[in-house]
Amino acid sequence: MVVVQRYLELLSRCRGGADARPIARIQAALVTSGLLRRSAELHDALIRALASSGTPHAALPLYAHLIRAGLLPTPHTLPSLFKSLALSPAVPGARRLALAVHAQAVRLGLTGFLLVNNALIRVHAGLLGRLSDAHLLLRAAAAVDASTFNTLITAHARAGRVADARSLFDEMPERNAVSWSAMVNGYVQAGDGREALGVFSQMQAQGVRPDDTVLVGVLAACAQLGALEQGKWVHGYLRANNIRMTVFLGTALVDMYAKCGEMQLGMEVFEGMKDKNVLAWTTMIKGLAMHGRGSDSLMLFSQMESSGVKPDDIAFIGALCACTHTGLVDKGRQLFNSMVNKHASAREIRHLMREKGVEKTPGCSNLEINGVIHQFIVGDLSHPRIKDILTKWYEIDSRIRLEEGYVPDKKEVLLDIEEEEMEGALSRHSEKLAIAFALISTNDNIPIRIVKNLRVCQDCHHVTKLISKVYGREIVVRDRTRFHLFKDGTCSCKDYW
DNA sequence: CCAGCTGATC
Repeated sequence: MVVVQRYLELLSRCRGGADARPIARIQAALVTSGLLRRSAELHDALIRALASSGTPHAALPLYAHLIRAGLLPTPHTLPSLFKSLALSPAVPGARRLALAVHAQAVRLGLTGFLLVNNALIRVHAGLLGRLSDAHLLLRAAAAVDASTFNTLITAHARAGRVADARSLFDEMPERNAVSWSAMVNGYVQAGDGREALGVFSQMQAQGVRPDDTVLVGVLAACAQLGALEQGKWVHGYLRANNIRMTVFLGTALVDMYAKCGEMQLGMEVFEGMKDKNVLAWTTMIKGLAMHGRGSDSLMLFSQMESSGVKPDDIAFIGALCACTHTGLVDKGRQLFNSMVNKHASAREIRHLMREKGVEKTPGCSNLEINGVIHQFIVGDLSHPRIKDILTKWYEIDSRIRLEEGYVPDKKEVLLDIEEEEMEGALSRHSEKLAIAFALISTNDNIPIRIVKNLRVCQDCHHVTKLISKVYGREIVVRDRTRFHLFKDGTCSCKDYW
């Protein structure tokens, strides 16, 4: 019996998940021999093994069997069972079962165990989505371990309550590597890359060694902000410390390079990746599309298919983006027809909802100078050098009017702004402030790189073309969907974006 | 003999 238990434990610790078939065979043998009915420990080991084998729902009837056989669950059974429940939320009644198990644990007096108590907090925060109940349990608990705090941090961040996640993070007595990456990734998910990098530097100041997961978050933050220098630092760190290039890390690096305008470097990382899953391919496909390299992007799409990786909905969207940016109408239609379903997936709907929710998000442009991110928000005059920036803007404005005959285009300014304020509002669009600042604070011969959260407006696009000509500077702008390379008065998007 | 759970990229 002990041998069987140990074998099951071994299986449950397999990298990348155990094979479900031998576990099912062992379970059948234990049932027929009558051994299972007598041992809570064997139930334990089976539940644990199943949870890690990709068939967590098979663990649920085992728990019912345990109770029916009149055996008592051990304190180790419940955390595994809750994990199984969390992994199979689609199983009908999963939430009801979790509540029933909670009641049972109270009845059996198991809540006195630290393991069980913490598992209950996690199940309320995670599977049940009852953050307030989780808080009540947290306040009543004698001791709360780091893992439980970590789950709470993640649950709050996922619910869009990153400030609450931060209070929990600040409150917890001891933080481990998971805590730091949960917080960094929480800020990334909230779209606050700057705060994510702030938490990361705090982590380093405290002498905590960054692991691969937190670095994935840091790279995502760099990608959001267009922070190329800091992203490159992470790449160097990975190499210097011989950190294994996982698919996660590789993909995050490719995405960072693509979004920071260094497609070539992204390509090199991508080509060096041993395992490429659908996400890795899609990141590269979208990256090329973003840079207006439609045919390269489509070529990669076919390469992915012939390498045996099946495209998912997002991969299709990436390829379609490539078509729209390159005017490949026929190819786009062909792709569209090859899709069996697009019905919007839950993911897309969530994405759409998020977009709707942020409809009124103010325009914001980021600019990295010597590793420091400068942020400009439309109409915001809080930058320490705002006087110099506005002075520079007036100079730019008069030069492009005089030398290029520029007349402001008021079409895309909100209608409720008074007529005489319109030109002022236009001149304060965030990328104009960013460009003016870049012109006064950087060297003449390096390109200006700006990352914007929204689409570039018609007027700003026009103005940027004129600035690139009058000032003889290359300006690279990443907007919501793609890159624009402004040079000698023209843009790489050929006014199609 | 030992045992549980927590973080990630398009």
